[in-house]
Amino acid sequence: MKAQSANTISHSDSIKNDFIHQIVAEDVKANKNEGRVVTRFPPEPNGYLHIGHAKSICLNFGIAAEYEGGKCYLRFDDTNPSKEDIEYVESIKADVRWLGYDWGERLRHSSDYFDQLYEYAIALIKMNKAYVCSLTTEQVKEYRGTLRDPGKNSPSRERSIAENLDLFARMKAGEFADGELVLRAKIDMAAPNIHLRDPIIYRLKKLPHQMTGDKWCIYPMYDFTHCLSDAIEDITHSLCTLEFEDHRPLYDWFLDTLNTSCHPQQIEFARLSLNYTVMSKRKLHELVENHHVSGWDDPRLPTLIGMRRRGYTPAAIRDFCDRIGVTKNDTSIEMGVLENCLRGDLDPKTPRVMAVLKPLRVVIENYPSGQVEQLEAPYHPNDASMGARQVPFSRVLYIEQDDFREVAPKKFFRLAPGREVRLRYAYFITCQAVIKNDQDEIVELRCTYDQETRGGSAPDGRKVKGTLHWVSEAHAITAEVRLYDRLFNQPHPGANGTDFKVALNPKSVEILPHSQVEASLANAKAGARYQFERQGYFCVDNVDSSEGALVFNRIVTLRDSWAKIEKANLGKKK
RNA sequence: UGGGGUGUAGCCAAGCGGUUAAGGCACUGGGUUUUGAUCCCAGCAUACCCAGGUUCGAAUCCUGGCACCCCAACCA
Repeated sequence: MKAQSANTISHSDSIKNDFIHQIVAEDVKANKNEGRVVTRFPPEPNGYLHIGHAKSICLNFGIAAEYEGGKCYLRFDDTNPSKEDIEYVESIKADVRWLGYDWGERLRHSSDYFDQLYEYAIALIKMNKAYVCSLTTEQVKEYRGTLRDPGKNSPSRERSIAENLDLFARMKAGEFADGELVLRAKIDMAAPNIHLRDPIIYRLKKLPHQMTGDKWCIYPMYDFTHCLSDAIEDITHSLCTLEFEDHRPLYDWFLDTLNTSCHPQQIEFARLSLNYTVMSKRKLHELVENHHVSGWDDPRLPTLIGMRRRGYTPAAIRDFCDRIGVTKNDTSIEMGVLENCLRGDLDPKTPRVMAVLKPLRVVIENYPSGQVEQLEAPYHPNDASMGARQVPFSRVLYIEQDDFREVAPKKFFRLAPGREVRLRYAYFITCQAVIKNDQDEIVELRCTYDQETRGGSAPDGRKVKGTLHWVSEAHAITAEVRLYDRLFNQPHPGANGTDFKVALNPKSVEILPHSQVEASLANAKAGARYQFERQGYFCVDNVDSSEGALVFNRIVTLRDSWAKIEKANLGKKK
C-alpha cells in the first residue's frame, strides 16, 4: 500500500514514536492549535546541506505529512548577508526536492518579514523593552560578564523611548557606520542564562542582501528573527537542535513580550553525528576551500549533493533517518548503519552486471580461438522480472587479480594453480600455469575449461567452491572506476583538540582507470546504478562520465565475509 | 552550588511503577545459494552511570554523587 503522491513521501507505514512525535500527537489529540500541525525547515543559505540536515528535513516534513492538513515550510533564514549567497539557496532547494519532499506554496525567506520585524522592534522600543546601545563590540562583550559573573548595565540602557526611536530610525536610514550602534532587548544583565543579558537584536551592516537588495542596512539577529518568523507562519512546533535549548527562554520572551497571536513550541533534539566524517559547516567549508576534496559534490563528503553524486538513494537516506531515531542523547552513529540502509534499498532493485576492477588476463587454452559464445545472464538472481542479457565468452578473458593466489591461504575458495572454479554463468575452468614477467609479477594465467559445464554446472554433479566474475577481453569496455572509502580514518576527526585534517584518510579514493566492464554497459546513463557482482554497488558519475569514457563511483561494497576471514588471519600471523 | 542538557549492550534505541528489559546495526553460530551477496534460523544486558531511599514491587519515583555535552559572535 502506497499512500504516496508524486512529490510527497508517506510515512504512514512506519509508525514513529520518538518524543517529538509523542508531543505532537498529544497536542493534536488535545486539540492544541485547533489540531493543526505546522513545521518548518529553516536552513541558513550559507553552505550546502549535509546528511545532518536530512535528519531535520525528514523530521519536519515527515511529521507534517503524517497529519491531515499538516504543513511544512521551507524557510531560508537569511538575516546575515555577509555569509549568505543565492548559490546556496538553489542547492538547498534541489537537495530537499531530491530527498523527496515538497514545500508546495510554502517557500519563505526570513527576509520576507523584514518590514514586520522592524515594526516589532519599534513596538519593543515603545514598551521600553529595547534600546539603542552605543557600546563598542569589545565593550558589549565586557559588559556581558562571564559564565560565572553577572554582567552590568550598558550606559545606554536608560535612554528615553523617544531617543531610542529616533536613533533606531536613523540606523535604518543609514546615518551610522557599521558597528557604531546596535539595538538590544532590555532583559536582565544579571541573568544566569547569558542569552538573556540584553541580547542584540539588530545590527548595522551596509551590505546588499540577495533578496532585499539595498533596502536595508540594519539586519535582525537570529533570536529575534526566528521566533517571530515562526509566529508569522503560524508554526505549531518549532524543531531545532540541542544547542538552541539555552535560547528557548529568549524565544519565549520575544513572543510573550510582543504578545503574538501564535506562540509556537520550540522543541530541541540532538543533531546527527556520523563516525569517520565531519558535519560542521566550518569544517566542510575548509575541506572544500583548501581542496582536500574536489568540491561540495565530492562523493566522499556527507553533503547531500556529494552523496547524490556518489549514488546514494533518497530512500536509503530517509530509511537511515528513520532508523537512527530522534532523541536528546549526544550520539554518534556508525557508518555501518548508513551502508546497511543503502544495501537494503539497492539490493532488490539494482541490476547485476560483471566488471573486473583490477584485471588479470586468462587464456583458456583449450577454447578455440575466434569462437564466441553468448551466454545468458539474469540481471537479478532473485527476480526474474528484471530480465537477462547475453554476455560474450571467448578464449581470452579477464578475472579479478584478487581472485587468484599462487599460494592459496586457508579457506581461500578462488583460483589457484591446479584448482577448478566456476566462471559465473559460463564454465568451470582449471588453472594450468602462471605466466610472470621479468619483475616476477603475475601477468597471465593459462587455464583449461570443461566443455560439459556450460552455464556453470557440471553434469557429473561435481562442485566447485568458488564462483568468479569475468569479462571477455575482446568485448569488454575500459572504464574508470573510483573506489571510495571513508574520508577520515578516525571515528571522531578533531577529537581531543587535534586538527581534524590530520585524520584525513589518504586512501579515501582509489582511481582505477583501466577497469574492464561487460559490453552491455556501453550505453549506461549518468546516474544509473548497477551491482558489479561480488564487488558492490556502483553509479555512473554524473559529472565526469561520458559516452565512450564511462566513470563509475562505488556507492558501497557488498558485505564481504572473506575480507573478514582474511583480516582475522592477518591478525593471527602478527 | 553560573545556566541549560544527557546517561539502557560495541553503536543507535524502545521503555512512561508489575514486561522473560522491544527493535535495528555490529558480532557469533547454523541453513539455502552459480555473488564468500541476498534470504532464513538461532544466540547476543539477572541488567538500565554510581550510592542510598520510597514501595509488596523501581530502568521508571525521591535524595546525593559521578561522567559527558552545550552556552560568554554585532553567526545561525
